Amino acid sequence: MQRTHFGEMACSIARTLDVIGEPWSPLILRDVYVGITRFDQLQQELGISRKVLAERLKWLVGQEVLERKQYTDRPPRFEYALTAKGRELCDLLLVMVRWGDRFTAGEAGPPVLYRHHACGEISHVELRCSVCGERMNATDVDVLPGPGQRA
Amino acid sequence: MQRTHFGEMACSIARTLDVIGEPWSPLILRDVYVGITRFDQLQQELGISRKVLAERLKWLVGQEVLERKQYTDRPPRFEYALTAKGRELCDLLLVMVRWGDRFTAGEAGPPVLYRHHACGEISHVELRCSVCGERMNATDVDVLPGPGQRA
DNA sequence: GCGGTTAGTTTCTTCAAGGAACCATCTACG
DNA sequence: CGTAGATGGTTCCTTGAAGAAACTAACCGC
Repeated sequence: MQRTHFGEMACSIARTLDVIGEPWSPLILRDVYVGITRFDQLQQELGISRKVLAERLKWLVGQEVLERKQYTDRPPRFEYALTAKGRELCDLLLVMVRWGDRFTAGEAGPPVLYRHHACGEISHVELRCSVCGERMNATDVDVLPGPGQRA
Repeated sequence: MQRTHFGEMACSIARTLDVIGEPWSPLILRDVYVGITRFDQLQQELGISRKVLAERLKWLVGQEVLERKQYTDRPPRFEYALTAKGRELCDLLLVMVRWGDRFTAGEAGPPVLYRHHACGEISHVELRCSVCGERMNATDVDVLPGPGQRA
């Protein structure tokens, strides 16, 4: 059977998952984000099937999360880059890092560190309220119907 | 072929995806988070195959993201609840909401609104640095090797 | 003309997703 | 005691996707 699509659900989580919810996609964004932008590089680094990689890249370009750029004319060669839309999706990766460091790193500690440009420190993201600036985690919110409820 | 597992990669993003990266799993967490905790409720609300739902629930319980709780003795009946580990994973959903509201809501607007307990306002999450408290998005960080690099 | 580089495409096999039916356990009721 | 209902899965079958490996195409250098 064909896999269920989430794009028609009246839920931003489902719609986001419709774009990025296939397991390889976040890892592709991660690699492009750190500068691994060419097909064979991605294939090697991820250990992914060439067929699946090609399919995922095509999907992500179609969703305007990545763009396919020609970097030489002769011969014509292509690499992939994040769009603005795609860069914002990478915020998701930072939250995954926080959770992953806390729950999956074990005694070895985190495999990758992140240094914040502004303060120069090794840091993590915290979720804060866009209105008052206080901590805002999943346990700190009430859920209400919005204007886009009926889709 | 069997799907590739990400749990052995020296990357917190990959390891997190190993736990929660299957497309239905975040939606299951979402539903349990808002109080849809029983099997048939979940199956109805999600429109998921009973077989796949049973498999996912078993996986998420095994990963200690959900727990299976008996709510009546006779007959013995079970519901699912978030663990502390699972609640923290729901932060991921808030970031998906933010991205989804911005890029997938269209003219109808966001389907669901979130009110922050602390300030009582309809709000979104912002990613901020755990050290200095300033904005910390994916474009604001440098990536460095950590102690858990070699896994 | 051949080998190398790069970016896919095609073929084949195996396994997972999904739908539908079925099963198990317990209770209430006539 | 038999039947129906509620709840939480399990089993069976079909179809499509994931993955491995080989192949293709376009261009360049020698």
